[in-house]
Amino acid sequence: MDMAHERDSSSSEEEVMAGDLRRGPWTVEEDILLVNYIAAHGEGRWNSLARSAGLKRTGKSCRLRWLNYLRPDLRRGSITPQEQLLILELHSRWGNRWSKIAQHLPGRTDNEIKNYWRTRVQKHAKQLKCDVNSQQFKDVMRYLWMPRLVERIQAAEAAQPAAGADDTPLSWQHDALYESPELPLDACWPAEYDLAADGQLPNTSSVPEQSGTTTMSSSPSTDSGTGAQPSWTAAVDGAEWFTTACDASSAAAMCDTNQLIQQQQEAPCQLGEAWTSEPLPVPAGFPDLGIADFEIGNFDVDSIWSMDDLWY
DNA sequence: AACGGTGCCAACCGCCACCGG
DNA sequence: ACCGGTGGCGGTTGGCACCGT
Repeated sequence: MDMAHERDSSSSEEEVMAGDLRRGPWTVEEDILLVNYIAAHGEGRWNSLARSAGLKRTGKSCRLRWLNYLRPDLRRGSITPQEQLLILELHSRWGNRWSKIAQHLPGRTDNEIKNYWRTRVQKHAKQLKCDVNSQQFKDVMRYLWMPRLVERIQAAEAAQPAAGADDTPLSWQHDALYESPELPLDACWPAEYDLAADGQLPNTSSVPEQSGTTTMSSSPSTDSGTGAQPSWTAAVDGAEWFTTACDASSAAAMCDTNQLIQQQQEAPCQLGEAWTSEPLPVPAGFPDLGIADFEIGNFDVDSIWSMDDLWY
């Protein structure tokens, strides 16, 4: 056991044992304390922040709560098909580097992406009876799943052309979002988190409460994106960027796996660069996606890879 | 209506890297 | 160079909500 481990467990355990620290779900009052303190003093120095804010939480817990839930620029709601595609693409590139992947999905946390991967993607690997990290599964993702996602995105786009959509690739829109000046905080936070004009805590007695835990602990992400999703995220919902940000020739070139890996490891991320409206040509040497590879008998691609259960 | 199974997600845990004294 | 503090990351888990029977 290393020193860091000993420090972590001993220090936090002592404090918890002494009854000084709270654990478990955050209350609305705690959230407000944290939000107010960060609004006034900024992030960082989480341990001292926790003490100064009057929170009986570890610094780690405060940091996690802020980053994964309270941050004003968080994007709430379900993972969109575009985001799904991007996650698949980036995961094929970087593996379980969730924080790195999350950097390219503005408003999404590494935790959220990790949860998505575990619950959705790994489920399908399990159905296919292959390891999620196996080359077979990666190939199926690349040559079946991802092109189908693109098809779905484009079909949705065709059925519902975005009014006033511009030609800006989403990657640029993302960058613009990232670099946009202060997003209106109240566009993202639930009303009960609004800071009082005088900086005082709002009257939390009016906040509906569930078993002493914050009322929004599950609803924002389980309400299928309705209501809580701030209006500013609408700009990233278009599908057009996938087709405008890439071209068929580069996609074909990408099919050389070795070349792809080499390119991608060096190249900065260009969202959706490898995917086009054209079905990807199966590269030479790519194994027949036959049933035998996955040992699942009658391999019904359409049913196994139906996007319906992955969609929302 | 009750119950069990399943999925989802917030929160925690364990470990590591970095930094400043 | 060493050590302690801190932040960050990936993995894991507990509990709630939902759904089917």
